[in-house]
Amino acid sequence: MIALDDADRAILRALQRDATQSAGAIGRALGLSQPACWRRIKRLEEAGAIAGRRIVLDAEALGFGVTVFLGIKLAARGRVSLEDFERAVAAIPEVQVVQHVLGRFDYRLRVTARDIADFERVLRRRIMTLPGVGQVEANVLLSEERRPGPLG
Amino acid sequence: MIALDDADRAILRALQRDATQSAGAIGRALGLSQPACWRRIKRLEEAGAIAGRRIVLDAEALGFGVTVFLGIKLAARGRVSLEDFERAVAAIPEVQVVQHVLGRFDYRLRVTARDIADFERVLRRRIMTLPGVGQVEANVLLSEERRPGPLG
DNA sequence: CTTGAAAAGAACTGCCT
DNA sequence: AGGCAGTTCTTTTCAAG
Repeated sequence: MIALDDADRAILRALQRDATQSAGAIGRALGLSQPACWRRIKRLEEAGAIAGRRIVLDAEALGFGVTVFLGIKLAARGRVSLEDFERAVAAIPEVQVVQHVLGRFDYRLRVTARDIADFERVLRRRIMTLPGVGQVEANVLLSEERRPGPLG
Repeated sequence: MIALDDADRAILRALQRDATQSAGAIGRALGLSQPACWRRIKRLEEAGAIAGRRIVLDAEALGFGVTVFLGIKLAARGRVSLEDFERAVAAIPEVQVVQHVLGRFDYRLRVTARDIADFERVLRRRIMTLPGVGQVEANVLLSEERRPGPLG
């Protein structure tokens, strides 16, 4: 487990908000020099605290206005393996995230579609036909807010 | 709504996987020159297809080994406003994501904690005391896989 | 840790097909 | 639209205090 001091936490928080910021700009905001801040970022990357850098897409702007979270309980009968389910789910392009979870559901999926009609198509033809699928529950996303988190 | 061709989609896919790649490197993989690829990325940013760039933290490496998804149904009685709930939730550092949803729940929260004991503390002292909170359901994350999505 | 500077690479610009 | 050549800017690395 990686130990962080206040400056490390501030750096991670800043980069989580906007990863285009330069080491110099972040350092300036913290009272650190550019090389000092840069070395900290490098260290955090090498230690594995920073897993990677990604762009965030605006699904709405790209014509995918509907995001739905599905909770899926596998049917007890049939002994369909989790691997079969995961393989089949991975072949559905509309599935953005697959979460294996413990609780009332076995899997949670984040699904995006162009509109409700499109989502119905995905649900009926792709989701309901997954191997071993039992109960399915849906929650439609209205709005979403990301927060820095405890680390972080 | 932004129209994308195959090259745009390939660029977004590449940057979603790893946003450290340079325009030159991505272009080379697609048979585009550095400026051509750079202009496409710029256009996608200005059109709003790319909402931003963020680092991805490794919660496990940072000592937050437990991630739990909470579904929360507000109590019908009391007429507590969504704003009150959202304000109170925003003050809990362990909450990473707040999703306002439609369906069996009103809100979905992504919560991270150091361990199960730590999560219990958050649940009892922070979550269950939120204004207007009714039914709460939890799913513990075992593993998670992100996929490119339909766009994307 | 700092400042300063140099080298490498990426971002950006103009012009041309 | 895309490519080429050039300029400008960061990022990255190093030297020295």
